[in-house]
Amino acid sequence: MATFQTLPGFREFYPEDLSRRNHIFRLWRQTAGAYGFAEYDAPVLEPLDLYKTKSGDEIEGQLFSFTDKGGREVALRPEMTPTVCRLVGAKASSLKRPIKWYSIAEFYRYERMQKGRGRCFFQFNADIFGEPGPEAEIELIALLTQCLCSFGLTEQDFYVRLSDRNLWFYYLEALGLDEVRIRAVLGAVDKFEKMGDDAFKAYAEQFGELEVGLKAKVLEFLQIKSLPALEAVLAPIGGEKLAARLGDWRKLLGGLAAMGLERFVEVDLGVVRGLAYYTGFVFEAFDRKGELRALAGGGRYDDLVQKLGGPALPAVGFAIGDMTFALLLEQRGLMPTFVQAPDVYCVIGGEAERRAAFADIQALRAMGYRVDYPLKEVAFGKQFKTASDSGAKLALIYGAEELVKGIVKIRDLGDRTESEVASANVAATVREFFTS
RNA sequence: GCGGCCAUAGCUCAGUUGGUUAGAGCACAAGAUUGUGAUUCUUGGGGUCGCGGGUUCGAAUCCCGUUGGCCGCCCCA
Repeated sequence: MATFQTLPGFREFYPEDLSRRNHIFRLWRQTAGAYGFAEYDAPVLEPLDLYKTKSGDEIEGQLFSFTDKGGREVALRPEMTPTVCRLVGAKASSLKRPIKWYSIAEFYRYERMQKGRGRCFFQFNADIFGEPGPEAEIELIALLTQCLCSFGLTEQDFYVRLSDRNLWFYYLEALGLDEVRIRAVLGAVDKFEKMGDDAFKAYAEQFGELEVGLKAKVLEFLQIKSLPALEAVLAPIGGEKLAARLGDWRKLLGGLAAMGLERFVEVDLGVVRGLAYYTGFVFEAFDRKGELRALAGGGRYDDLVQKLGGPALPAVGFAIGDMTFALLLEQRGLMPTFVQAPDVYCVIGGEAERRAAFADIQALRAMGYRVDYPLKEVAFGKQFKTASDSGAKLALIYGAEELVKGIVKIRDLGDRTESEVASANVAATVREFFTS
């Protein structure tokens, strides 16, 4: 058997697999275009430092990284955000605002494989730069929703959980915590859904047990599932920052409601996302049944462009991974099966007939029709079966009898009717068939 | 990085307490049928039973290692 195996976690796309992938990409592109986003691409291989700068050293363990022949430390990209920040940062002053960009690209992470996760995967990334207000979040959450709905998914299938790191920050600040402690509490909040009370262990180890009254307030905040509940909890605290932030929330949820998207969006302050670089609203899309990993995730990262050497530029973005998404489509029966069916299949008698057929085949293909024929001599019966199996609508029959009479027989493979047409008129007749 | 389960044809799998030349269905290909389709029949190609070692007269089967896969944990930029 095969001496060489595919590297673990990598995928091969046989024609059927690729047609499914292309289907997904096609609708994503179409949707992003409808929302006014421009497509870009960038290198697969980047300087290792690009990822270190952003996220610290632990990340290195999950990077495909190595030293190139010029002695440079490089890594296959594990995500698009640092790259797009560099691209935008480099030309920020000359780009028209708002900057609305998207890409569909492959990423690599050295991880243990599991359902919905491999060592290479594709992501749809969309970002808006230069817009500090929640208008950008409205646009992106709408795009995210439509990127899933374009495939026939509905609010029965998925939802978007919306949270806010800023709000958490302001809230915990008002409770008297300093920044280091706030970050530790957010770490616990992030893990709370999975681990329950154990999530606070890491905090306790670092700073001692969280004071009981404080913890109760954190847990209360974490359970909040609606804007009115949020307003009720924050009202007694007051303060300008919180008031302004609640204004952003109203604008965001009001905008989404006006777009008819409120049925997809759930307030859920239990989501904070592990990534250190998020600075404001964060959101994640999940399947409703809760069987799969996150479908998409994103949020605001207003500091990152500057951290990576660009100008100060507010930014929001999200990414949809292809693996979990494809699983969901298959589960819901929304993944079409694609057949590479020709329009026309030619049934050919012998060598002389083959030469006659070639002229028409060339002409039809030049006109854009998908035309196929047997490369070898095959019995007529077989050829008709092949024509039928191929999914072609028409069969053109080039036999000895036809050749003598100067005609070609056209068989409608759907209703099995046949007609004769003069050799010179084949292309025109085929076009007529397909345009009528 | 940690743990559980698994590995036989392109796919889905069978293979008895260890016993002769490892099987079936599907798929693919050829023929029956050198001019008309989803049926049928016949035939064929394709396996060092994931790989390596051990036990044994004898291993797909038992043992050890290894690689790979699925699932969970960690992580998820």
